[in-house]
Amino acid sequence: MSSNFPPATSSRNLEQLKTLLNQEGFRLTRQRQKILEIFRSLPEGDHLGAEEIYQTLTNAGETIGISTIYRALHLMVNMGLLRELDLAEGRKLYELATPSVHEHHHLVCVQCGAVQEFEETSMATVGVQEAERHGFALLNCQFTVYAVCPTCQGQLRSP
Amino acid sequence: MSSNFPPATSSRNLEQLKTLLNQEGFRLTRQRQKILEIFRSLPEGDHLGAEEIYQTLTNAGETIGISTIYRALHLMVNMGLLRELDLAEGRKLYELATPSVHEHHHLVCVQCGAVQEFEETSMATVGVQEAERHGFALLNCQFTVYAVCPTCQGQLRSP
DNA sequence: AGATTGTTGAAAAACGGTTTCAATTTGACT
DNA sequence: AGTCAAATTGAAACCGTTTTTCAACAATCT
Repeated sequence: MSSNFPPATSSRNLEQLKTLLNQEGFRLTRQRQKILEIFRSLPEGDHLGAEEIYQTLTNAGETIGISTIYRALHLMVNMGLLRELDLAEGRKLYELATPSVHEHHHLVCVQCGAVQEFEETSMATVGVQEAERHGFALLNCQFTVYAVCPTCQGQLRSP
Repeated sequence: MSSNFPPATSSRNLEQLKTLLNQEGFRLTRQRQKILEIFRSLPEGDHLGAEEIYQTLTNAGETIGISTIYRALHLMVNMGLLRELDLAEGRKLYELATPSVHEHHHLVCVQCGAVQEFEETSMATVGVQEAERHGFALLNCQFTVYAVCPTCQGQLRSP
């Protein structure tokens, strides 16, 4: 049965994904599909951790193991579909790697973990330059500003 | 016996450290002293993780627990003596916080973890700006470029 | 359909970091 | 120097995140 109204992840996108995976000897599975769907439905620049993806899928009635999620995330980072963010707080976050250069960066509250995105185009240039200068193959630049957010500024720090 | 050639951590430095700690109700202990000594003897811009500090001290015949090291690192970061770096790879690194603004950033190989430092003065300005714009109190900026180093570029990536 | 190879989920393990707690050390004050 | 309260320590237990192991399962190839 075929529909004229493609779902959020259109069958076109799906075929592309499948081809992409198969080219490298990987397979398109329901789990990988669902995980990527979540990222595609996210507001621009938003990011998730493994546990949040697990919760989202489980709540939606999917059965998936947490290890599958970790494996899929690594795979997609290696394939360039996702970008891994390291904003301290002891866990990794992931966001959709838009085709364009990475121009948005992060302002992180070290107390509560709140994250503010901001655009800044001047970083990419510096990243490209430095990578080249040392013979490195550039993957990704991240500019992270650690600070204390307005809400947390009132509170004391503990020793 | 007094010498005209003060050791790496001079007694002057030591007194300063003691005063600094005591001001905030903390105490100068042998362990904290030794940890800071390691950082002071490190080449400019070099960084270490907790486990490496533990190894260094243990090999030097000191007895110190790993938890003491973590506690001391946090304390020194809070006091502004050290800077905490988050260069992916799932653990935190620390470097001496030089009195000047933080103008050196990192190029990291995502395969082998090799780190290259580089100077770049334009970042700080952006960090200050963005923190201000969102009402955050700036602590620290980190620009990190993720890439593959020349050595690792030959090798395959695993799925 | 059958063979081959990639993928999965559950459970166990590894890992970095934190907390607990009794024993010890430090700094302040006689 | 001696006493005392408070800070600090190390060992062990613990925690949350991520990785590994392994037997069962599913996608692709012939």
